[in-house]
Amino acid sequence: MTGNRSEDHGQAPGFGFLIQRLARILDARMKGELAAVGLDFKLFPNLMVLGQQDGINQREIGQKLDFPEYFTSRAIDALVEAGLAERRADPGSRRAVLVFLTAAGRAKALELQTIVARVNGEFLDGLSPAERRTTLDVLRRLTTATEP
Amino acid sequence: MTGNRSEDHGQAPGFGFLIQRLARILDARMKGELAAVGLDFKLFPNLMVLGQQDGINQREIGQKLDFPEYFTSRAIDALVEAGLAERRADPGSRRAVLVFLTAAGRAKALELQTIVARVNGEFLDGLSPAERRTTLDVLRRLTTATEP
DNA sequence: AAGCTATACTTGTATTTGCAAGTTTTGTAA
DNA sequence: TTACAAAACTTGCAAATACAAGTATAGCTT
Repeated sequence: MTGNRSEDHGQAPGFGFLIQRLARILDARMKGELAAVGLDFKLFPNLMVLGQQDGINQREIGQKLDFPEYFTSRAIDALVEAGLAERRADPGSRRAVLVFLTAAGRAKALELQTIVARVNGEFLDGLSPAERRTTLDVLRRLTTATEP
Repeated sequence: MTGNRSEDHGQAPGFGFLIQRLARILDARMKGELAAVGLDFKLFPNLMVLGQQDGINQREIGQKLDFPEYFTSRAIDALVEAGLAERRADPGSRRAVLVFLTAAGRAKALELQTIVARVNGEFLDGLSPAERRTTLDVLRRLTTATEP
C-alpha cells in the first residue's frame, strides 16, 4: 500500500506533449470545417495531395503523406466511392494504378485548399512574422531530420 | 471522364500538415522507446500525469491531458490491471475515485519522465537556444489560445 | 422533500486502425 | 526459362477508438 499523495510538481508541458495536443486541436478544427462543407475528414489528406498532383500511383501518394500503403488503398476506395477520384490503368505497369480526380473531386480539392489555407492562416495569425518564419522553419527541419 | 493530369504544384507543406507529421514521428519514436523498457504506449500519457501528481480524480486527469473521460476510464483500468495504479474512494464524494500510483507505478513513472525528457531533448537538440525558446513559446500560445 | 440538472464515471457497440498475410506483376539472375 | 526477390496493391481479422447511452451520486430550487 503506497500512495503518499505526491505534490503537483506543476511542470511546464514538454515539447512532445505540446505537439500532440496541437495536432489534436488542429484535427478537431479541420473536422468541424470539413463537416460544414460536407466533406469526410478521412478523405482529406489524400484529396489534398491529389489536388496538387494527380495521375500518380498509390505508392507515390502514400509517400507524400508518409502514410502506410493499406491506408492509401482504403482512402482511394473511399474517394472513388464518393465519386471524387478514379483509378486508371498505368500504361507503364500492369500492377500499378494511376489515380485521377474527377471533375467533382477537382472542385472539392479546390474548396479544401481554400479551407486549409484559411485555417493555417488563423493559427499563425497571432504570431509575429519572425515567429512564423522560425516556427515553420523548425517544423520543416524536425520533420525531415529523420528521413533518409 | 476528366483528369487532365494536373502538374505538380510542389507546394511547401503547410503548418497543419507539418504538425500532424511531427506528431506521428514523435509517437513512433516514443512507441519504440517505451517498448524497449516494456511499457505499454497507451498507458503513457496517464502515467506521465500521475507521475507529476496523483491522488486526483479521473476527471482531473482527463482535463490535464485534454482527453475524453471514457478514455481516462479505460486507461486507468489498464494501469490498475498492470499493477501501476489503484483507485481509492474519495472521502469528499462517493461518485469520484482518486487515483494513486503504486510503488511500481511510481518507479515506472520515474523511468518514463527520464525517457520523455531525453527524447524531447534529442528533438530540440538541433535548434539554437533562440529557436528553442520561440518554438516552445509559440506552441504554448497556440495550445492555450482556444481554451476558455 | 421532490424533482431537476449536473457531475463523475462506466460500458455496449459500431467504426477505424494496424498488422500481417495475401495476390499479381515486374525485374534479376542462374 | 526457371527460379527468386521485390514492387504495387488488397484484404482478413484482431485491437483500438469514439460515440452515445447508461449508472450512481451530488447539488440546487421551490
